[in-house]
Amino acid sequence: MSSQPTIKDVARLSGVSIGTVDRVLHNRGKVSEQNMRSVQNAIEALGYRPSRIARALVSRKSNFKIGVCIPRVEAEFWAEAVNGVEVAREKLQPFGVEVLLEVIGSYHFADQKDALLRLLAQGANALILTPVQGQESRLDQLIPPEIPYATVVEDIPNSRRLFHVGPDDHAMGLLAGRLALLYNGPGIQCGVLAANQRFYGTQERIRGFSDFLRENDPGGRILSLCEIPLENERMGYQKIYEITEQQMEQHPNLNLLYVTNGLTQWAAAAVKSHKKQGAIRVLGFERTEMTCSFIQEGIICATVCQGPGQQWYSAVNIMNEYLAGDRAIDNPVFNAECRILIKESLPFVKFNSISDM
Amino acid sequence: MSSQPTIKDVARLSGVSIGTVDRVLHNRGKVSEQNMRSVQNAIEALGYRPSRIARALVSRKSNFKIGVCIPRVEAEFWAEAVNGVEVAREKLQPFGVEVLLEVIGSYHFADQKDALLRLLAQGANALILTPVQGQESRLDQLIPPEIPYATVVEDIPNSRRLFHVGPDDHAMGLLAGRLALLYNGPGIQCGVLAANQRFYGTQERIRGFSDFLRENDPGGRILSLCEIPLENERMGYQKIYEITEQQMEQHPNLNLLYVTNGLTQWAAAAVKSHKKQGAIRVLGFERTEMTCSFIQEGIICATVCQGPGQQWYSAVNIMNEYLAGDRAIDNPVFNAECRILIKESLPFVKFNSISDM
DNA sequence: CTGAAAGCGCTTACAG
DNA sequence: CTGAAAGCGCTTACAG
Repeated sequence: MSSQPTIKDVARLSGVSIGTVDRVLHNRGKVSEQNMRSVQNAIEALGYRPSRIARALVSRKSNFKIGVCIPRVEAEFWAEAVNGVEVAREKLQPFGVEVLLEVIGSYHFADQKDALLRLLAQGANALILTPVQGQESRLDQLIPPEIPYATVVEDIPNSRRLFHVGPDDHAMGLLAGRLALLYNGPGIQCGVLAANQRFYGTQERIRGFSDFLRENDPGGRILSLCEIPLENERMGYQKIYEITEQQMEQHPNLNLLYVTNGLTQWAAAAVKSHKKQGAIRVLGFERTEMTCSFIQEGIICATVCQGPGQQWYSAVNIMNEYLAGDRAIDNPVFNAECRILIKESLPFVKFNSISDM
Repeated sequence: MSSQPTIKDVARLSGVSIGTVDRVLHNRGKVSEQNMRSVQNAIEALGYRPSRIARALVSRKSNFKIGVCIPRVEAEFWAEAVNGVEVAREKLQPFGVEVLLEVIGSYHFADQKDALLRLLAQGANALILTPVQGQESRLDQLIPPEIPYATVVEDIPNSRRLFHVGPDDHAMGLLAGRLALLYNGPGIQCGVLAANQRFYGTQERIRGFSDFLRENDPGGRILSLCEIPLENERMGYQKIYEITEQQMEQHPNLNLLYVTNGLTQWAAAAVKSHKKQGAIRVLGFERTEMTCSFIQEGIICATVCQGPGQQWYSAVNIMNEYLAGDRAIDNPVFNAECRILIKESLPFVKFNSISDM
């Protein structure tokens, strides 16, 4: 009973006003040594913990804006990201936190730059973004030093970004390698289709995959590594289609296509329309509706999914706690969970599940 | 600007007092048709949504108690469940919700009954539990009809339980079958070690597994189905050890042990101490520290993990929303996410991750 | 350095 | 049927 002690209880016990307790709570100084101590004792004795609810109610007006920039190229993948941001916005809205969202349609730095400037113009106190390739270093100059920013999905290790939320791409590559071996058996003859090769993550996924093969499939070979230019999803689709055709001609012994990102479904479509299912397995990343049905059909054997919604949700929350002073960022890299999508795990991998903690 | 509209804005726009707005909001009746309508219009026009924060602050005293009963037999598995409950408690505490936790040390109905009565005696307004085997039907009599209750992990379909949170056990069995085939290759000769066979879930996991084999591995056979009595984890360990020895003697061609629950690690220990790794693969469920190291060593090839912490966290939250009138239970079964644990996915499956939504 | 007052948005008695 | 007041636990000016 008596439920939780309140600031009033602390004030009463230590014989001061609640104003003074508040000052102690927030280290606002201007408190005599003596009162300081007796308040601290009272807090200790009562096990007092300030109510986040009351705090939130008060600070309803005086709150921050978190600006978010998402490059929506692969449509479904980034739609999940947007969803994660919206769930976070919903959650934080009652606390007076505004989440400003800018969706851009490309991986061009110029577009991202414009979006970020718009967010800053709207008064964003912090930014969260997936950096587009090649120009990462410019962000430190673009974003004023007093504005903290964080990265999601793709990191910029040598920048002043406050933290990063994303998968361990090398480990994802290793996992993909294992799945390839399990489904294909030894002797993998593999074509690698790499979109966004300039992304650090893409390279790591390739490295992990080939590390695994080297270690575990002595007869396996990577026959070719093809870059897929990716201005927009449609272009990715067309290119992958062409290149898959090329690869099948050039390498009659090809038995696996490894696609480094969410374009996996389009490689599968190309394989299917050339009636190569059975002969060529497709293995890749992420979850889309089409990916799921290709897995169901057996054209895609497996994908590794990183849950962009979850990542963005976490990133917005972490940034909010940081701004509120509730969280120190000790380790700036938060590794995302990944899931294995195969035919029998389809019922278990939820689409838009978002996770706290 | 103007951020969110408040109850005051609604009152002003509709020309009534905030008391009346409140009455409309909660259908407390006693409002004239005319005011009713103008308030509703104002709400609509402003896009007003009541602040959960303010609501929580007010209702700090007059709130409910949710009683939870967890049978802690397999230690690590249920420790996760306890953790999930505690995270939920932490989250709901500021809203004035008390979470009462009773941990029992067995799967005996008598113990569970005592625990539930204790929870009721403490004034629980709702109960959440994992029903122990065989006596499920008695719960409807034990728990007063005005107290809603929910099940987690194991369901009681034909009871008045309000809802159930748990995995799809049959689908888990199918998934385990796929993993068996991937790791072993065709020609599975399998011993099934079934703890808690009276649990509905255990049977479903066996059925799913054998359904998969029948369909996909014509040369595969289930050589035996052994019940493991499970009074406590220690006993489970000893029994599994004995039975594994027996099985290995009786079936020299045995190449796989399928363990239907979190005792998987003990079967692996038995295999290891008989130096049968390589010859006999172990496949099972859940994640414990020891399970992870056996996966790392290659003795356990894979497990399917259901995340008990997540399930309990969700169940407590759902019950809270139900009690608060914030959620109608339309579909009473919430299927839990499951993850595939293999050597290469170890870095991705977080131990105590808890998820909202 | 300290306290009393007002107010965050809502609900709950209490008068009319 | 309706409104005004008090209060949930905290923070933020404002006087001293």
